[in-house]
Amino acid sequence: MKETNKAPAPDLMDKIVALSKRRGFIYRGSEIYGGLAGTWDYAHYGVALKNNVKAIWWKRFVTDREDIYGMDAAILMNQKTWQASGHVSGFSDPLVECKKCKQRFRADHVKKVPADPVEHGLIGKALELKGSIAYWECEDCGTTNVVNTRQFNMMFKTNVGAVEDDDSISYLRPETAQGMFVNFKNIVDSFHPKLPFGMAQIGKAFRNEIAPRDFLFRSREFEQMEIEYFVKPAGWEKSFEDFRKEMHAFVGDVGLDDKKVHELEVPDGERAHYSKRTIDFEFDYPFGKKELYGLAYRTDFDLSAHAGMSKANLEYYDEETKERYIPHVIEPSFGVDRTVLAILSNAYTEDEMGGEKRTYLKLAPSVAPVKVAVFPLLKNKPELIKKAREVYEALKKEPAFGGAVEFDDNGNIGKRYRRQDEIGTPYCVTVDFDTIEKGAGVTVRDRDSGKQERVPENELSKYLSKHHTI
RNA sequence: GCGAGAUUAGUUUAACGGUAAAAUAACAGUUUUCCAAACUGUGGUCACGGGUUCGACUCCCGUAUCUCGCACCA
Repeated sequence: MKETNKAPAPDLMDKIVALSKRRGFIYRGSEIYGGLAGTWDYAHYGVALKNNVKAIWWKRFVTDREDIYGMDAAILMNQKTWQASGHVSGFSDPLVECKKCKQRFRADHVKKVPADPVEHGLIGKALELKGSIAYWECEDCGTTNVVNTRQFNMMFKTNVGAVEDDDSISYLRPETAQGMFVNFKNIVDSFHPKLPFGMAQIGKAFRNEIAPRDFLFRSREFEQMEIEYFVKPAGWEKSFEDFRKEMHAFVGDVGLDDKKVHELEVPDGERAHYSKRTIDFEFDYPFGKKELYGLAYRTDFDLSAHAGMSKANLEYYDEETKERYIPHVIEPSFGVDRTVLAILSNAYTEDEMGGEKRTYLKLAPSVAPVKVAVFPLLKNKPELIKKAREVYEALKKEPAFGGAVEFDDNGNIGKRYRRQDEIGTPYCVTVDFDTIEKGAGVTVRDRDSGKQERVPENELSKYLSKHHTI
């Protein structure tokens, strides 16, 4: 996951953050206290957008299929979970810092050297450290330092129950995956699925990032959508390829431009040690090409680790071959917040309309927080308002729009169009004098082109639904 | 966590050791027969704590937070 592109438009991110706040999508966490780095609060429209993303995902990967079971596991898990997964040991890298040039290195990577404490002026420090006297040489400036590691643990630690001791330690989960692995046996016992089958979960995860950056991209609290798909050890490649295609299909579902999504085959040596193959799906964010989704073949690493730690029997009995074995797993992993960020940056558009600069979100109707807005042409004509409210209330009840319909009579018509443009509403419906005097129907205005079409009232719902996939 | 910078209205930005301001956005009203019009009115601001001073938004110190860079990202 290296940054390969420099930001093409350095201020685009700022504009997206500003719009998100101005229009009620996303605020900084704990803002009245000056904020809390790495946290973001979703407001009305942001929640709607995010919920749409999650609903579309759940539909494609759970309800539209027969072979994937839904899960919503607890965020707090028995600490042994994280010992088995390797997070307790692997998630914290001991670091050392050069006292002179302040460069930092992983403690297990630095070159250990013999040194005379007096000669290097380290005697006081060495005495403080008593038994653990070791030295290393900075590869940048050559300074000899005492090995003095600092622990960086990425997991948020907490205590479960009233007593704070080692046995009560737990962590806010740093990934959702383990909640599924530990329930593998339960799902097998409840549903008796045949391989291949999977489990899917949407939920929050927490990582104590040293430096959260880039709006929603790297935050300390975030949401994941993950699938663990269990397969026979032989022939995992087919499922891997199937999910690779499904992931691109999902990208289309939420209206992202697939041309901005690039597959990166993660080479040997850069993959996690348990993975035999990993593809990163990278997206062209305003700040560069960075990871959006991941697809990994994790072998039987996780289930085997849990079987070893828990002594549970996590083998699958294959009735065809009469064999018992631990299934292997394909893991498609999606970041919810990263999807929202990708959608916002993909959708943010500026153009000119009516000689004025216009900002709008070119959201796919499937993810738009408001599907349609209804206006009276003028707000000081009660008959227009009455009719517009009728049209609005009818649409509000239409299942096709899920209630994502707004009424607005504030300011003038142009102002209302611009407001809806900024939140990405695909269609605005206006009631004018011809509607009530001639029964000529309403006008439907398209967000992207600004073009209007007159549609009879009784065909309005059908006309709008035709353009929506929800 | 280190280094640098920043913090004045929802937003963008002024000014000043002595009553804090503009634009824009918001809200209400008038008006308006389709793209941020106009008019009238309204509300809203010096991050926090200490010090110097007759008096601090302004100067000094500290704290917090944010931003950028470094490092980190199983």
